Amino acid sequence: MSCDNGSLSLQTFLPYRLSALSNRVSQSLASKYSKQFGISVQEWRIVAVLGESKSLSAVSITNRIAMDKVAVSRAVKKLLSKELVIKYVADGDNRRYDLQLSEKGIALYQQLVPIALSYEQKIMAQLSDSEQQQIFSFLNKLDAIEL
Amino acid sequence: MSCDNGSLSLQTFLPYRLSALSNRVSQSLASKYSKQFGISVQEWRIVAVLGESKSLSAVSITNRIAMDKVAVSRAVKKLLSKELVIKYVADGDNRRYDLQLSEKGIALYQQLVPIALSYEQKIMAQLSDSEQQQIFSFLNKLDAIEL
DNA sequence: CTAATATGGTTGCAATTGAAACTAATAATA
DNA sequence: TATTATTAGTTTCAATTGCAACCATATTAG
Repeated sequence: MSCDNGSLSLQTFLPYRLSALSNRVSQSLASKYSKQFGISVQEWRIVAVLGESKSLSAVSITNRIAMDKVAVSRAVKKLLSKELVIKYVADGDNRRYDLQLSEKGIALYQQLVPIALSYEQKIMAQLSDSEQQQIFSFLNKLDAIEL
Repeated sequence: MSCDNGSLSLQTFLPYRLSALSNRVSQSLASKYSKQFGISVQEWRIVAVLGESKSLSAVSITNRIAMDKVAVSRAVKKLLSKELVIKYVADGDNRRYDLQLSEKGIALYQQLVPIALSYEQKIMAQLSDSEQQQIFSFLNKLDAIEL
Protein backbone atom coordinates (compact mmCIF):
# COMPACT_ATOMS: atom_id res chain seq x y z
CA MET A 1 0.00 0.00 0.00
CA SER A 2 2.87 2.36 0.48
CA CYS A 3 4.11 4.12 -2.58
CA ASP A 4 7.01 2.88 -4.52
CA ASN A 5 7.07 5.46 -7.23
CA GLY A 6 9.40 8.06 -5.81
CA SER A 7 6.69 10.28 -4.42
CA LEU A 8 5.79 10.49 -0.78
CA SER A 9 2.63 11.09 1.13
CA LEU A 10 2.69 11.14 4.90
CA GLN A 11 -0.55 9.19 4.90
CA THR A 12 1.22 6.23 3.35
CA PHE A 13 4.52 6.71 5.11
CA LEU A 14 4.91 3.94 7.66
CA PRO A 15 6.97 5.81 10.28
CA TYR A 16 4.46 8.63 10.33
CA ARG A 17 1.45 6.36 10.55
CA LEU A 18 3.02 4.30 13.27
CA SER A 19 3.85 7.37 15.27
CA ALA A 20 0.40 8.90 14.84
CA LEU A 21 -1.34 5.72 15.95
CA SER A 22 0.99 5.11 18.83
CA ASN A 23 0.59 8.67 20.07
CA ARG A 24 -3.14 8.42 19.91
CA VAL A 25 -3.17 5.19 21.89
CA SER A 26 -0.63 6.44 24.39
CA GLN A 27 -2.44 9.67 25.00
CA SER A 28 -5.75 8.02 25.49
CA LEU A 29 -4.21 5.57 27.94
CA ALA A 30 -2.29 8.34 29.65
CA SER A 31 -5.45 10.29 30.30
CA LYS A 32 -7.19 7.17 31.62
CA TYR A 33 -4.33 6.42 34.00
CA SER A 34 -4.05 9.99 35.08
CA LYS A 35 -7.76 10.57 35.69
CA GLN A 36 -8.48 7.29 37.40
CA PHE A 37 -5.24 6.70 39.25
CA GLY A 38 -3.20 9.88 39.18
CA ILE A 39 -0.17 8.24 37.60
CA SER A 40 1.72 8.77 34.37
CA VAL A 41 2.41 6.17 31.71
CA GLN A 42 6.00 5.83 32.89
CA GLU A 43 4.88 5.26 36.44
CA TRP A 44 2.35 2.69 35.27
CA ARG A 45 5.01 0.85 33.31
CA ILE A 46 7.19 0.56 36.35
CA VAL A 47 4.27 -0.62 38.45
CA ALA A 48 3.49 -3.17 35.74
CA VAL A 49 6.99 -4.51 35.59
CA LEU A 50 7.28 -4.67 39.36
CA GLY A 51 3.95 -6.44 39.46
CA GLU A 52 5.39 -9.17 37.29
CA SER A 53 8.57 -9.72 39.23
CA LYS A 54 8.76 -9.15 42.93
CA SER A 55 11.82 -6.99 43.25
CA LEU A 56 14.00 -5.12 40.77
CA SER A 57 16.72 -2.51 40.70
CA ALA A 58 16.42 0.57 38.50
CA VAL A 59 18.88 -0.88 36.02
CA SER A 60 16.95 -4.13 35.70
CA ILE A 61 13.86 -2.07 35.01
CA THR A 62 15.72 -0.20 32.28
CA ASN A 63 16.68 -3.53 30.75
CA ARG A 64 13.12 -4.78 30.67
CA ILE A 65 11.31 -1.78 29.34
CA ALA A 66 12.07 1.02 26.95
CA MET A 67 12.97 3.64 29.53
CA ASP A 68 16.36 5.12 30.20
CA LYS A 69 17.72 5.30 33.70
CA VAL A 70 17.01 8.98 34.12
CA ALA A 71 13.36 8.43 33.32
CA VAL A 72 13.24 5.48 35.69
CA SER A 73 14.86 7.48 38.44
CA ARG A 74 12.34 10.29 38.09
CA ALA A 75 9.33 8.02 37.84
CA VAL A 76 10.48 6.02 40.85
CA LYS A 77 10.85 9.20 42.85
CA LYS A 78 7.21 9.98 42.20
CA LEU A 79 6.09 6.45 42.97
CA LEU A 80 7.95 6.66 46.26
CA SER A 81 6.28 9.91 47.17
CA LYS A 82 2.93 8.29 46.44
CA GLU A 83 3.99 5.32 48.54
CA LEU A 84 3.30 2.91 45.73
CA VAL A 85 6.74 1.32 45.87
CA ILE A 86 9.32 0.68 48.53
CA LYS A 87 13.03 0.90 48.10
CA TYR A 88 15.83 -0.67 50.05
CA VAL A 89 19.53 -0.98 49.60
CA ALA A 90 20.38 -4.16 47.76
CA ASP A 91 22.21 -7.05 49.36
CA GLY A 92 25.91 -6.79 48.79
CA ASP A 93 25.83 -3.62 46.72
CA ASN A 94 25.36 -0.30 48.38
CA ARG A 95 24.88 1.58 45.16
CA ARG A 96 21.88 -0.39 44.13
CA TYR A 97 18.36 -0.06 45.40
CA ASP A 98 15.88 -2.84 45.01
CA LEU A 99 12.34 -1.76 44.43
CA GLN A 100 9.08 -3.51 45.04
CA LEU A 101 5.45 -2.65 45.11
CA SER A 102 4.01 -1.61 48.45
CA GLU A 103 0.64 -2.94 49.60
CA LYS A 104 -0.87 0.12 48.05
CA GLY A 105 1.10 -0.48 44.87
CA ILE A 106 -0.10 -4.06 44.65
CA ALA A 107 -3.67 -2.91 45.08
CA LEU A 108 -3.22 -0.38 42.30
CA TYR A 109 -1.64 -3.00 40.09
CA GLN A 110 -4.51 -5.38 40.61
CA GLN A 111 -7.00 -2.68 39.77
CA LEU A 112 -5.13 -1.58 36.70
CA VAL A 113 -4.40 -4.90 35.03
CA PRO A 114 -7.99 -5.74 34.05
CA ILE A 115 -8.53 -2.20 32.79
CA ALA A 116 -5.42 -2.35 30.67
CA LEU A 117 -6.34 -5.75 29.30
CA SER A 118 -9.85 -4.76 28.40
CA TYR A 119 -8.51 -1.68 26.70
CA GLU A 120 -6.23 -3.86 24.65
CA GLN A 121 -9.13 -6.14 23.85
CA LYS A 122 -11.11 -3.21 22.57
CA ILE A 123 -8.33 -2.53 20.09
CA MET A 124 -7.80 -6.13 19.13
CA ALA A 125 -11.49 -6.61 18.52
CA GLN A 126 -11.18 -4.23 15.58
CA LEU A 127 -8.79 -6.53 13.80
CA SER A 128 -9.48 -9.59 11.76
CA ASP A 129 -8.27 -12.93 13.07
CA SER A 130 -5.38 -13.00 10.67
CA GLU A 131 -4.40 -9.48 11.67
CA GLN A 132 -4.53 -10.41 15.31
CA GLN A 133 -2.26 -13.31 14.61
CA GLN A 134 0.18 -11.29 12.61
CA ILE A 135 0.46 -8.21 14.68
CA PHE A 136 2.83 -9.55 17.33
CA SER A 137 4.91 -11.43 14.85
CA PHE A 138 5.18 -8.16 12.98
CA LEU A 139 6.18 -6.27 16.10
CA ASN A 140 8.73 -8.91 17.00
CA LYS A 141 10.36 -8.78 13.60
CA LEU A 142 10.60 -5.02 13.65
CA ASP A 143 11.96 -4.97 17.17
CA ALA A 144 14.74 -7.19 15.99
CA ILE A 145 16.03 -5.02 13.17
CA GLU A 146 18.66 -2.36 13.18
CA LEU A 147 17.41 1.04 12.24
CA MET B 1 -0.26 -13.76 21.03
CA SER B 2 -1.37 -11.39 23.72
CA CYS B 3 -2.49 -12.90 26.94
CA ASP B 4 -6.06 -13.49 27.70
CA ASN B 5 -5.74 -15.03 31.10
CA GLY B 6 -6.01 -12.02 33.36
CA SER B 7 -2.29 -11.53 33.76
CA LEU B 8 -0.32 -8.84 32.01
CA SER B 9 3.16 -8.59 30.68
CA LEU B 10 4.32 -5.39 29.04
CA GLN B 11 6.05 -7.47 26.40
CA THR B 12 2.72 -8.72 25.16
CA PHE B 13 0.78 -5.54 25.81
CA LEU B 14 -0.05 -3.97 22.47
CA PRO B 15 -0.04 -0.29 23.51
CA TYR B 16 3.38 -0.67 25.07
CA ARG B 17 4.85 -2.54 22.13
CA LEU B 18 3.44 -0.07 19.67
CA SER B 19 4.84 2.83 21.60
CA ALA B 20 8.26 1.24 22.00
CA LEU B 21 8.52 0.49 18.29
CA SER B 22 7.23 3.85 17.21
CA ASN B 23 9.63 5.67 19.51
CA ARG B 24 12.54 3.70 18.21
CA VAL B 25 11.65 4.44 14.60
CA SER B 26 10.93 8.10 15.31
CA GLN B 27 14.14 8.62 17.18
CA SER B 28 16.25 7.01 14.54
CA LEU B 29 14.57 9.12 11.87
CA ALA B 30 14.86 12.21 14.02
CA SER B 31 18.58 11.79 14.37
CA LYS B 32 18.95 11.22 10.63
CA TYR B 33 16.98 14.37 9.82
CA SER B 34 18.79 16.37 12.41
CA LYS B 35 22.29 15.27 11.44
CA GLN B 36 21.87 15.47 7.72
CA PHE B 37 19.51 18.40 7.42
CA GLY B 38 19.32 20.17 10.75
CA ILE B 39 15.55 19.85 11.02
CA SER B 40 13.24 18.19 13.51
CA VAL B 41 10.60 15.59 12.76
CA GLN B 42 7.85 18.22 13.07
CA GLU B 43 9.61 20.49 10.64
CA TRP B 44 10.10 17.61 8.24
CA ARG B 45 6.42 16.74 8.41
CA ILE B 46 5.44 20.24 7.47
CA VAL B 47 7.94 20.29 4.64
CA ALA B 48 6.52 16.97 3.48
CA VAL B 49 2.94 18.14 3.55
CA LEU B 50 3.82 21.40 1.80
CA GLY B 51 5.75 19.42 -0.77
CA GLU B 52 2.57 17.55 -1.61
CA SER B 53 0.30 20.55 -1.96
CA LYS B 54 1.59 23.88 -3.06
CA SER B 55 0.19 26.19 -0.43
CA LEU B 56 -1.48 25.65 2.92
CA SER B 57 -2.49 27.60 6.00
CA ALA B 58 -1.46 26.44 9.47
CA VAL B 59 -4.96 25.14 10.14
CA SER B 60 -5.02 23.09 6.95
CA ILE B 61 -1.72 21.61 8.03
CA THR B 62 -3.15 20.60 11.39
CA ASN B 63 -6.04 18.97 9.58
CA ARG B 64 -3.76 16.86 7.47
CA ILE B 65 -1.23 15.71 9.99
CA ALA B 66 -1.27 14.82 13.64
CA MET B 67 0.04 18.12 14.96
CA ASP B 68 -1.84 20.71 16.96
CA LYS B 69 -1.77 24.34 15.99
CA VAL B 70 0.75 25.35 18.63
CA ALA B 71 3.22 22.77 17.38
CA VAL B 72 2.63 23.89 13.81
CA SER B 73 3.12 27.51 14.74
CA ARG B 74 6.41 26.81 16.44
CA ALA B 75 7.73 24.54 13.74
CA VAL B 76 6.77 27.05 11.07
CA LYS B 77 8.61 29.76 12.94
CA LYS B 78 11.77 27.69 12.73
CA LEU B 79 11.24 26.86 9.09
CA LEU B 80 10.84 30.56 8.37
CA SER B 81 14.05 31.39 10.16
CA LYS B 82 15.79 28.74 8.09
CA GLU B 83 14.17 30.21 4.99
CA LEU B 84 12.71 26.87 4.00
CA VAL B 85 9.17 28.20 3.70
CA ILE B 86 7.58 31.49 2.81
CA LYS B 87 4.50 32.95 4.36
CA TYR B 88 2.06 35.51 3.06
CA VAL B 89 -1.28 36.82 4.17
CA ALA B 90 -4.06 34.80 2.63
CA ASP B 91 -6.46 36.18 0.05
CA GLY B 92 -9.57 37.55 1.69
CA ASP B 93 -8.65 36.69 5.26
CA ASN B 94 -6.14 38.79 7.09
CA ARG B 95 -5.85 36.38 9.96
CA ARG B 96 -4.64 33.54 7.86
CA TYR B 97 -1.19 33.00 6.44
CA ASP B 98 -0.60 30.73 3.55
CA LEU B 99 2.63 28.83 3.56
CA GLN B 100 4.64 27.31 0.81
CA LEU B 101 8.09 25.88 0.33
CA SER B 102 10.81 28.28 -0.75
CA GLU B 103 13.29 27.27 -3.44
CA LYS B 104 15.52 26.08 -0.65
CA GLY B 105 12.61 24.19 0.88
CA ILE B 106 11.81 22.47 -2.38
CA ALA B 107 15.44 21.45 -2.75
CA LEU B 108 15.41 20.01 0.75
CA TYR B 109 12.17 18.20 0.05
CA GLN B 110 13.56 16.63 -3.06
CA GLN B 111 16.63 15.49 -1.21
CA LEU B 112 14.65 14.09 1.68
CA VAL B 113 11.95 12.14 -0.13
CA PRO B 114 14.19 9.40 -1.51
CA ILE B 115 15.94 9.04 1.83
CA ALA B 116 12.66 8.70 3.65
CA LEU B 117 11.36 6.19 1.14
CA SER B 118 14.44 4.04 1.25
CA TYR B 119 14.27 4.09 5.02
CA GLU B 120 10.71 2.86 4.85
CA GLN B 121 11.78 0.19 2.40
CA LYS B 122 14.38 -1.03 4.83
CA ILE B 123 11.64 -1.59 7.36
CA MET B 124 9.20 -3.13 4.94
CA ALA B 125 11.82 -5.52 3.66
CA GLN B 126 11.76 -7.20 7.06
CA LEU B 127 8.13 -8.18 6.68
CA SER B 128 6.63 -11.04 4.81
CA ASP B 129 4.46 -10.28 1.81
CA SER B 130 1.29 -10.93 3.71
CA GLU B 131 2.46 -8.68 6.51
CA GLN B 132 3.28 -5.93 4.07
CA GLN B 133 -0.17 -6.23 2.64
CA GLN B 134 -1.86 -6.18 6.00
CA ILE B 135 0.04 -3.46 7.73
CA PHE B 136 -1.73 -0.49 6.19
CA SER B 137 -5.12 -2.09 6.38
CA PHE B 138 -4.36 -2.67 10.03
CA LEU B 139 -3.31 0.94 10.54
CA ASN B 140 -6.39 2.19 8.73
CA LYS B 141 -8.72 0.16 10.88
CA LEU B 142 -7.12 1.33 14.08
CA ASP B 143 -7.11 4.94 12.97
CA ALA B 144 -10.84 4.67 12.53
CA ILE B 145 -11.71 3.49 16.01
CA GLU B 146 -12.61 5.45 19.05
CA LEU B 147 -10.26 5.00 21.93
C1' DC C 1 -24.59 48.95 12.99
C1' DT C 2 -23.31 46.73 17.17
C1' DA C 3 -22.58 43.09 20.23
C1' DA C 4 -21.53 38.51 20.79
C1' DT C 5 -19.14 34.39 18.93
C1' DA C 6 -15.98 31.92 16.38
C1' DT C 7 -11.60 31.32 14.03
C1' DG C 8 -6.47 31.73 12.84
C1' DG C 9 -2.46 32.17 14.91
C1' DT C 10 0.89 33.46 18.73
C1' DT C 11 2.66 33.86 23.44
C1' DG C 12 3.64 32.80 28.37
C1' DC C 13 4.33 29.78 31.90
C1' DA C 14 4.72 25.47 34.12
C1' DA C 15 5.75 20.74 33.56
C1' DT C 16 8.41 17.26 31.01
C1' DT C 17 12.39 15.66 28.65
C1' DG C 18 17.34 14.82 27.19
C1' DA C 19 22.12 15.03 27.57
C1' DA C 20 25.99 15.60 30.16
C1' DA C 21 28.04 16.04 34.49
C1' DC C 22 28.11 14.37 38.92
C1' DT C 23 28.39 11.33 43.47
C1' DA C 24 29.02 7.09 45.52
C1' DA C 25 30.26 2.47 45.44
C1' DT C 26 32.17 -1.62 43.22
C1' DA C 27 35.38 -4.11 40.20
C1' DA C 28 39.61 -4.63 37.79
C1' DT C 29 44.46 -3.78 37.09
C1' DA C 30 49.05 -3.18 38.17
C1' DT D 1 47.19 -1.70 48.10
C1' DA D 2 46.86 2.24 45.20
C1' DT D 3 44.98 3.54 40.74
C1' DT D 4 41.91 3.32 37.25
C1' DA D 5 37.78 2.08 35.21
C1' DT D 6 32.78 0.64 35.61
C1' DT D 7 28.42 0.72 37.31
C1' DA D 8 24.10 2.50 39.89
C1' DG D 9 21.58 6.22 40.47
C1' DT D 10 20.79 11.35 40.87
C1' DT D 11 21.09 16.14 39.60
C1' DT D 12 21.46 20.15 36.73
C1' DC D 13 20.50 23.04 32.93
C1' DA D 14 18.74 23.86 28.52
C1' DA D 15 15.44 22.64 25.14
C1' DT D 16 10.73 20.86 24.17
C1' DT D 17 5.94 20.33 25.22
C1' DG D 18 1.13 21.24 26.66
C1' DC D 19 -2.37 24.15 28.15
C1' DA D 20 -4.57 28.18 28.78
C1' DA D 21 -4.84 32.84 27.88
C1' DC D 22 -4.28 36.00 24.44
C1' DC D 23 -4.68 39.32 20.13
C1' DA D 24 -6.55 40.21 15.81
C1' DT D 25 -9.72 39.47 12.31
C1' DA D 26 -14.14 37.41 10.56
C1' DT D 27 -18.72 35.95 11.06
C1' DT D 28 -23.24 35.83 12.97
C1' DA D 29 -27.39 37.50 15.29
C1' DG D 30 -30.08 40.99 17.15
